[in-house]
Amino acid sequence: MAQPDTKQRILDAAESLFARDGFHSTSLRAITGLARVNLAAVNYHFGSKEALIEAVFERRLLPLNEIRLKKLRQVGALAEQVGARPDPKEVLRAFIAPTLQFRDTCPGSHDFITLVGRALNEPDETVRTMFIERIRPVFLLLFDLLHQGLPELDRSLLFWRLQFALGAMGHVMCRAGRFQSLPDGIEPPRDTEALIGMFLDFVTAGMEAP
Amino acid sequence: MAQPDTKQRILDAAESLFARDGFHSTSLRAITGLARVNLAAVNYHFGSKEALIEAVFERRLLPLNEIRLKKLRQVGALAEQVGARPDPKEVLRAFIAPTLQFRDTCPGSHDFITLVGRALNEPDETVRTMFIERIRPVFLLLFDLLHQGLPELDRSLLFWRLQFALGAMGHVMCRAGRFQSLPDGIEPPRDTEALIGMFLDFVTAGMEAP
DNA sequence: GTCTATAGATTGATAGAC
DNA sequence: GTCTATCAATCTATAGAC
Repeated sequence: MAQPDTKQRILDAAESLFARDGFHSTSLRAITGLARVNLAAVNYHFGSKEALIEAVFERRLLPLNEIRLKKLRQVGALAEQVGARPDPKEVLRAFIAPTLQFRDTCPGSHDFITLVGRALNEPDETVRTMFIERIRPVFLLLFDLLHQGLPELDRSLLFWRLQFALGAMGHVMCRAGRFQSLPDGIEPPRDTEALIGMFLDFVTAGMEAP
Repeated sequence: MAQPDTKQRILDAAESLFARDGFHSTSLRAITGLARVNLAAVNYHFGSKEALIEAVFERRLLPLNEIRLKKLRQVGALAEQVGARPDPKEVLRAFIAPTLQFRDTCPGSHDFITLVGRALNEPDETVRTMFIERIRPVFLLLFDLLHQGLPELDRSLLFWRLQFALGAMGHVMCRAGRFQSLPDGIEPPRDTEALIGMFLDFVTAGMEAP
């Protein structure tokens, strides 16, 4: 391997450009140009553009899902120990905080969060389905714990409220750090923790609404 | 005009395909094929693909914005008459209800709502900017009335909560009626009014969160 | 206004030398 | 594994006949 990091370089460049321009608008030439590797390298290492998109998600989503599952299980276990229902806010935090923190904790994952937001609204059915498949176990556990925490809430209603929350979250992630000009007197969140706090207040209140 | 409705046919076809596949993935050939008009007709009638995208938004957004502005002003005027603050839920309803109802009330606008949701997360800066410019007046009035209704809430916090709400709304609109398979035991909203009610409960609680 | 034909650029993918 | 060269398909846009 003359360039042992060719695959990494391609993944980094693809992640960055997919986040900025979307999947379909980003050409392999743009990716290999930014990564400073040969055009043919993408098909050699990944097989196709579609497979590259999958690989970009795979690289970050596997560790992120591990963290989210772990945190969610902790919240569930803690509630069981005390014999209480899981606190909806803590359940939501276990899902949301690692996701939004990911850009700080995982080196080079800055653009990935934008990408996740983008995948949720992706027109291309195959890309969106691929993404949703990978999230499903986390979503199911999240839904289950929220249902335990809010047992009086109709399951269908809970499901739709969770869809609203995920939509809001996708938008936040997609546009995070990309508000070019804010209106007069509007302050951006101090840091990620401040954003998480703001978002959790909003979404918890929404989920617990009468 | 041998085919007096050529422009309309193109607009209808473009609206439908943009909603299904996104702006960049929809070719002029697909549009003119569906509209059963000649390929060159798009450039003759609209000048360019970019201008066609604008025209698609223009056609629906002008009347929709009129309705939303009227309703918002009504809520503001009513509150002023009674000498009370505008009720946040009614303010939000004045913005949200006409938007979600639009697919029922405006003939042929079924796909447009999906399109609005799509525009919010559009990677292409020019498309998103074009869209945001056109709803700015509505957004400003909405923000102002909410600020009157929740004067104790920091303006920056209000702004970000409103962003969360718009993100959730975009997601709802984008995916409305496009959930191919729901999980077991999950019921879709009975009708648009039921969806509006669910969404308003969620979003009002989020905006009013402590 | 509608059509055919085509320019001119860009795309994903691959064959084959090294 | 990396490179050059290129294919075949696609795209937007336009020129010019009718």
